[in-house]
Amino acid sequence: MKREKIVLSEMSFEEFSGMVEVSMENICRDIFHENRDSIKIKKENVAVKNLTVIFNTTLKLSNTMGFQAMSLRDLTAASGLSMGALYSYFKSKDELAKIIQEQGRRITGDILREEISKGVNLTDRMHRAVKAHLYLSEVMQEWFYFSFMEAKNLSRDEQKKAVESELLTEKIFSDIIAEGAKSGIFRKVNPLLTASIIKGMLQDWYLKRGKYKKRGITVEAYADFVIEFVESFIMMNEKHMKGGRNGNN
Amino acid sequence: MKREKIVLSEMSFEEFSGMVEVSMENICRDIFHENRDSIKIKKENVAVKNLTVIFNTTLKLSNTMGFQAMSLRDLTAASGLSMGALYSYFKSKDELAKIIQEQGRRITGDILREEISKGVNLTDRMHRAVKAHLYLSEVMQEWFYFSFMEAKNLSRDEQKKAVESELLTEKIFSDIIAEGAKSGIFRKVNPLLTASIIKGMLQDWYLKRGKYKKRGITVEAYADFVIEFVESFIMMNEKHMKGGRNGNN
DNA sequence: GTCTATACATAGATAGAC
DNA sequence: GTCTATCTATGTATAGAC
Repeated sequence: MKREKIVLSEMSFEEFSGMVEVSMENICRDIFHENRDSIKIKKENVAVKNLTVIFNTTLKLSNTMGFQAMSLRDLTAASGLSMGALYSYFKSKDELAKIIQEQGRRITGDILREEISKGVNLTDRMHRAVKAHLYLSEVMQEWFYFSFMEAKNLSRDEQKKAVESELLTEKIFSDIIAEGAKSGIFRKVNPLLTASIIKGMLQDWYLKRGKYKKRGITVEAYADFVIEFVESFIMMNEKHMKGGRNGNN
Repeated sequence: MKREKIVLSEMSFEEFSGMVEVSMENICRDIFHENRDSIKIKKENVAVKNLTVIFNTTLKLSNTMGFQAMSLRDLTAASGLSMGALYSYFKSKDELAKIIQEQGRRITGDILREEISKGVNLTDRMHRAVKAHLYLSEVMQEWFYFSFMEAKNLSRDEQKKAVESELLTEKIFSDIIAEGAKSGIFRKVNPLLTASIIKGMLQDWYLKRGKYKKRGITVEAYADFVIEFVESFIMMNEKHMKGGRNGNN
């Protein structure tokens, strides 16, 4: 019981949100430095400011009408930047999509890995993985939605990277499940299939966020529900006994 | 035990597949009759034949490159029909997407309702709902994938219909769950949230079919896994006792 | 660094021959 | 009923003034 409380408090959405909010500023700074060859602008401050506008506007438009359907004229109108200005920040429309995808992938991987490594045991790591993924996809919902919906516009090479990134996230879960089964904490279920299903649950949150928001479901509530659902499947015995999902490990 | 056997045999994928395969021919016949005003062709046979080609080609191209990215010239090349011929079958590219969406929705709704109505009790209805949805999305994977990925290209009116259709499917599950909870067969869980999660699981099958196929997971195996997963959450007591998931009701 | 104007390609859609 | 040829709009991308 005590342990679970700790987990919950350490992974509150509010804290998490602040953490990523700060780095959101830095995301564009990173992009600026990593893409100096395609970015014609030299002054960091102005570049970072405009990159922020460009990415946010692109994500917003893409989320409603789709990236393909969004013309660069739409982007000029919505961002306030001119055609010429836009092309000082990327070489082509495809490259714009690519940069967004890459950055989203990296942030996801970094934060997930960091959060999970804090886990003190398998149950804790499972909770952290679920919450970190959900909270992250809540803060960066547009990036996640974009990543999934616009993957088909990428080059074969980039598509491959996207798939690999997906499988890596899945592996985080299947490893926890397999290890838990081996050490007798979890039931012996199919680790990969279970991990796939969990990933599907996590994905549903950012693909259907509108639906959940309309129903007043918070990320925390959704996270708790997913954890309860998953644990009812993988836990050995004392589930549904009142007083908590699980304590031992 | 006996009851479950019956359920499984009545809902085998093979039988299901044949059922829909037949109606696939009829889908285009229905479309022909319902869209006589936008279709310039008069002969039913030739119209049905070409509509089949057009829809199949559109779905195939859209599934790989996206509907927006697919130009009508791509469609002429892949379908063998000329530009002029194509426009004898629909008034605009948008209308083509609309027709596909509408038809997919109707088939889904019809078949789901029919299959579930055969259920002899709540557990059976739940199994049927899961299997019917999965099997249908297996046979018509391209339609399902298209429906989800290209929904944003629709008019506001059509988007609303798509959402309503989604919610109706969800309601099928939440009703079963709520009724089961009321009559004491299922645990008292949040019916709508549980139904959402189940829908997410079903959706994962057609959104990631390539992944599952590569791993050698059949629809039947996936269906059984989903059912097991869900039942471990909603069932009262005797789960995980060897000899079957559940028998009573 | 940012803008306007413009080039050039490709999109959807139609007309009219066959 | 189907094709080819063509119209017009819109798309991405660039050049050059400021």
